[in-house]
Amino acid sequence: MNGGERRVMKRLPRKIDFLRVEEKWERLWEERGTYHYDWDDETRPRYSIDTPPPYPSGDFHMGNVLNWTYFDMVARYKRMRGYNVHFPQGWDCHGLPTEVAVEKAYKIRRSDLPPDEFRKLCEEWIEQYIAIMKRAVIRLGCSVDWSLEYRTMEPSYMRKVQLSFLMLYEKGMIYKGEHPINWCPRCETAIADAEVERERRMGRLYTIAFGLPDGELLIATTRPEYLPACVAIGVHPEDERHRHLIGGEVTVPLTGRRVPIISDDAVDPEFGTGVMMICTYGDKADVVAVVRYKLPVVKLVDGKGRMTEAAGRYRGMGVEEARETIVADLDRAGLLRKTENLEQDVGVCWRCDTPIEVISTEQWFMRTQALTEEVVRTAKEITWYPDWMRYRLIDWAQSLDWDWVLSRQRVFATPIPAWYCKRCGAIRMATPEELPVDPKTTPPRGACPRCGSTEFRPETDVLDTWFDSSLTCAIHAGWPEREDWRRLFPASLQPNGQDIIRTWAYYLMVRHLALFGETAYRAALINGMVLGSDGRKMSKSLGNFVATPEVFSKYGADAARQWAAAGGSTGTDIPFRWNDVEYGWRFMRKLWNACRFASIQLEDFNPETEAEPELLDRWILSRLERVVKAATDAFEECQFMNAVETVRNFVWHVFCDHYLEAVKHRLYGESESRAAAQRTLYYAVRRILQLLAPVMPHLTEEIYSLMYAEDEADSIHLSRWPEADESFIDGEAERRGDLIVAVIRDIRREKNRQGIPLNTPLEALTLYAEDTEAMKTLELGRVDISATVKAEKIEIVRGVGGDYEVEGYPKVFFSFS
RNA sequence: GGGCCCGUGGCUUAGCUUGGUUAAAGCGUUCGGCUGACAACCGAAAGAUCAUGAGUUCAAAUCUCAUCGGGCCCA
Repeated sequence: MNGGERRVMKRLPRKIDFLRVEEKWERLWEERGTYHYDWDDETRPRYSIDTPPPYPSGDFHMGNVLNWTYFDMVARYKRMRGYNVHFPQGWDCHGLPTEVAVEKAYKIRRSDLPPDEFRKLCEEWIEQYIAIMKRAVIRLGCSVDWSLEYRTMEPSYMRKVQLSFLMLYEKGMIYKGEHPINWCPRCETAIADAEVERERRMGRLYTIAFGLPDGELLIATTRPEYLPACVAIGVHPEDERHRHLIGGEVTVPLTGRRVPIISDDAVDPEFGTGVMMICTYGDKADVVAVVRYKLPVVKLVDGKGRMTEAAGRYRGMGVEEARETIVADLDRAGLLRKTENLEQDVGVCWRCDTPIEVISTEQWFMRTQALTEEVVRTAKEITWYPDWMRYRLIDWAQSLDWDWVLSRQRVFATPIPAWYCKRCGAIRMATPEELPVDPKTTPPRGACPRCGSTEFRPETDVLDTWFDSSLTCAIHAGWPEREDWRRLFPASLQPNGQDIIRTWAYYLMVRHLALFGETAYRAALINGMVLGSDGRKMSKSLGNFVATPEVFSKYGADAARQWAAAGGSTGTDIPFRWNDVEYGWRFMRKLWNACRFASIQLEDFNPETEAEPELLDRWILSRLERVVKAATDAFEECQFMNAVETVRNFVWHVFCDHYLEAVKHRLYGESESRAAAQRTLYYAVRRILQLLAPVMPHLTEEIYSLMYAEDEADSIHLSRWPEADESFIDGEAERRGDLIVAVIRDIRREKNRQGIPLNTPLEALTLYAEDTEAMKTLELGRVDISATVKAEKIEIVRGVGGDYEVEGYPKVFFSFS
């Protein structure tokens, strides 16, 4: 119980405006550089948070609040545990939504302007959203070191992304080639598997008659527009109805093309007519079939989602239009036999919900397939909070059957650093010295290494935005310019939402494994989704949306953080509940009032005064030690709910309800007993504040600054986390204290029940106990009990008797008058 | 079809790893109280066959299997 320097403790005011206090501290922390990461510190262990740079949509929603609260609590906890915490914040700027917004705002098409001018508009546009989100991150009270802030659209960041591209190309991990990819016809770009969402939509199943030499074959398909790209017909080898046809041919209606009938066990005999049309490419299953059976590829759909010349007279039509026309033509020809409604899963673009097409074009790819085993092995090695989340990553990695398509046919993104020789066609990759570079505006230095020509055509494709953001673990650490970047790599913690394990967690992992042969992060902290009050995932479109500013302006960040921390176990979905936020707010009031009481009682307290702790002091200190232990264990395991609940329950229902009540009589007097109570209060309140500091950083700092801070630079967030001190554990004090407190509680309860005001004196109180141990305890608690329940006379009797049993102590009774 | 998670008072959740008091907390409901920090507070009451069935065990909310229901992801 070290009191520290003598200082004047300030009495907490009766009224407090939590919102103003929060904003004050957010300002002061920044001014004072409280969360500054010390690059030169060689003594403390380092802890690095791989903060996911959000896409600045201009909206920091409750899901972000959950995510950020989780890892800010970890950052604060670790900082108090003595770590030099590296907590950066970046912004993932590139992407299609900005392009679309700019096009809309300026009423232009991106092709109306030179790419670099359009890019400039995007850069300006995104700044306003960064500003909004930055405010929200600050307002939540995140202990970010803002001197580490960055934007992925900055030249210095893009240089690193391009450099990593070159390195992976050198290693043979990146290649250019023609493969089937997912294509969004609206965005007119390739997209990766991770960017394809599944949606249940109502579609139609058409049954169409194909020609056989001696009749016809009925085939059901949801995509009749792909008839001109039909390259084979598949039937299940064990399907009695159709197996005799295997090896034969059918005539595709409307086109007259003859295609083989093949045996394919991937065909579901139960679906439709049990006969499957294989076309290039109606879906991913077609891709598998084409590779497996070496079928030809007909390029039917172009990059704009229009039919190519391969579609014959349907050329130039959109996919939808072609479908309708072809269906009408089939109908007219008497070949359409049935049309049924069918609910089906459709792959759609995650940004615009447009159904994707599978097309085959030349793109840049990263060889991620080759790394699947390593990803799986690494996922098994690192720590996951909660543990079972590792299977989400493992399952996803193992389910991928295509390499990662990196190229995008967009503008606002990191350019692929390459040119092509106009004469010989050779690829001229940029050199590291040329980076960052936009090949569209800057030619390469020197001539073509193969033919000596100086005429180049730039690569116009850009990189997937995930290629920007999946390099953060290395970039945060200072790669490549800091020689000591491996001191912060791998990241200590990768925090993210359960829905983006397949993107963030996976891409970070596969990318850093490819580049450095090492895991990107040592631990992953996964949060669940935030649900609306109706139990469904919170979203604007569902109308169950609660805006973050509404919560902050009503109850403040510390209350919202309590909801996030205690709303449910880590990893599970957390429903947003105003009740939880309000409860957090009420706890803040309770804590404030309790600390206010302590501050009043400690106004004249000199921490250097020695005083022997009494029984109830030892009791509360012992109980507090157990809480320290439990909270520490919970934080270590990222079990935030357990940590918060343990401390809140202790503060409210043990410390306030029992300890404070029972020591009031000592504090109101003037004796050594008072000094002992003061010392206990002084010590316990500080520990309580520290335990709550990661969860409620503003309020705990405010109280700490009034009661404990030695100077301006002193912050609770820089104080050392309480080490559980076994010497405070006192089993006997706990047993005795529990009984004394139970007796006080039951007498007060009985007074209340009988309508006697608690401050009305009792003429006489008699306690009865049968055994020696209880007798002794009651003797020791004689003064505390009689003073707290205001008994003028107290008698302790050995034996049976009394009107009321003390709850939980069947052999202890009392009566009073 | 495959993988993972979840079914505990009216609501939201702990507890399950490592089986063992009377299954815990908050909200809500009802009732009673201004009490030397706090009425945004304090106290009390009612309310749960722990989804269902079977198994293991002296003993199951907890372990095993099956079924039903819900969610997420993948095919």
